Amino acid sequence: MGEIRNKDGLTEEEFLKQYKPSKYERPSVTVDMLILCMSRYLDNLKVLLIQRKNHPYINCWALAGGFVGIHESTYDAACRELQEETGLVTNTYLEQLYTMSNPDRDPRMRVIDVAYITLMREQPVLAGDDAKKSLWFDISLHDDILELKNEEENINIKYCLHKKIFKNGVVDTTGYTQESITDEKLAFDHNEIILEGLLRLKNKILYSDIAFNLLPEEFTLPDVKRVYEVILGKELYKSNFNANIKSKLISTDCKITSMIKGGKKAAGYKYKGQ
Amino acid sequence: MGEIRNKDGLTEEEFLKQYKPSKYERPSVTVDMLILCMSRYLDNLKVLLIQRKNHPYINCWALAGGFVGIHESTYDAACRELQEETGLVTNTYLEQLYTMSNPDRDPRMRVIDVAYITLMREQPVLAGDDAKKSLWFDISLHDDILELKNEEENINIKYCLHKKIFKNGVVDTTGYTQESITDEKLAFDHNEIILEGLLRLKNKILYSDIAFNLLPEEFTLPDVKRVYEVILGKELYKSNFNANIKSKLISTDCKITSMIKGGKKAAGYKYKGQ
DNA sequence: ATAATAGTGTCTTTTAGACAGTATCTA
DNA sequence: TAGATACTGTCTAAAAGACACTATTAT
Repeated sequence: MGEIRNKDGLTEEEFLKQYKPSKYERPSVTVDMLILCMSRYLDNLKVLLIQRKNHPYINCWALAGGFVGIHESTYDAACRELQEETGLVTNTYLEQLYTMSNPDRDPRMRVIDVAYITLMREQPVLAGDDAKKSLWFDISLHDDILELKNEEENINIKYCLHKKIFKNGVVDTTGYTQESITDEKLAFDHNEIILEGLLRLKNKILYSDIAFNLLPEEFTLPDVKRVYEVILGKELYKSNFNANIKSKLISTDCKITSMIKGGKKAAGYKYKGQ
Repeated sequence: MGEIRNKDGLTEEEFLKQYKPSKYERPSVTVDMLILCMSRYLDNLKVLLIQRKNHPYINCWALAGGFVGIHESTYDAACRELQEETGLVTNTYLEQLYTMSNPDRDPRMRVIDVAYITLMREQPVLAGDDAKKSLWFDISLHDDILELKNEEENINIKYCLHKKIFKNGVVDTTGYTQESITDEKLAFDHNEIILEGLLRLKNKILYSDIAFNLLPEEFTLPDVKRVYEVILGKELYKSNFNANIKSKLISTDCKITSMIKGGKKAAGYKYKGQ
């Protein structure tokens, strides 16, 4: 891993040696976006990752992101990066997730990263050229294994999660330590961001309507139910779920085809809005 | 307001003119702590505020906080500042709340602020000298009025909250705009941090045990109930509440005096821990 | 002694959970 | 036509909500 060279012919070690951060002791600030959507047949969540082409973490997969301009808020920076990364950004949910601040999280220099979570409908990513390759990865999170998979390109990233309790004399914190168990890896602490985002989504789906950001304008009841099932990781009862969700919907009085594989035509609905 | 001078004899305008931020375009990063405790008789929440003695926001009240060192995480910085501000920090709950990043939030220079929420038992603040005066303020949040009050010093800070929906073509966000309706004011965007923290507390108390951080080691059932009532802003039914909370407690087999004014002796309990 | 609070018991309403049955659609 | 899915209805279990009552304690 340490022998891989970048386009300037430098190894990671050499790269780090020649890298000069500003003399003045202020951290750089970045934003990263955990961009999520549902797969075409609503089988699972997907995350957009970009392959790094330079040190550090060369060839590893990373969340979309970039530096925060000196005159823009992190929210504006996230919107801008989102636009640049995905092109279309209408009907996109964007929420601040967590600020990552471990001093060693970036070997080049001190970087504080404000992570955002983004929910959208699946859309084609900008064509991958040599400089930048971005792909949607299928997410699965079961039995403390986080797996990210792209079948077309046969890429598999897998993390094993261990619950751990931190005590530092002031506060006790429960978190996760993680280790990759495949060749392909995520860059920086982006594994933690993904995990944190999935937990946030799981919590928030129960007392908010953010799930509709993952669905098209018009959808069927089985479609919504499937989205909830994927995010919560368990099956729900049709009759109970429908009765509850209907108060948030308006019927379109059309029968449309469900997105689910093998699904039948079903009544079309739209989200009523809050 | 613009005429008040600092210890160097400068007005805000003069101060800002002579202030030189680093030439290099990186933001400074700070942490601020929303330090909360319950009042002695469990009547309301209190927040620790510190009066600023220099521009900007001279004489305004601010959350405890400070700059993040280049080699420490924001969490470590928060712990350090907490220690410096309050002395004792055992049994303190500390959780990241939100990152404030409006480019104009500090008129001196670009500052990104990572806000933390802290729950502790009431404790005497370090004696206020001329350079630094810190006080506990009683919090009340009713009918979209946020009021912070210190009766000994006769200080009253009051904010009127207006719900507002931001639309920027990418995402819709519902937030609060706020305006002070008293002479005393909060510094920077600390009003937003306080509001955000109170909402977080209200949400989280329902599915976690963080409320016990606001109580002493041993307490009575009416004490816990009162803490929940203050945070949720509504009365609870004694019998239902007690039945639910008891699974988290261990009886100490003592009768102790309740903290509540006019309260009777009642059975003592301790938090079982998770 | 009085008034207020601590603690217990009981009832109603609502929600969550579970399953069965019919109608309808896909293949 | 066969097999699956959409939709509705019914039933049970658990939780939330609401009072009433007795015992105890502060003043």
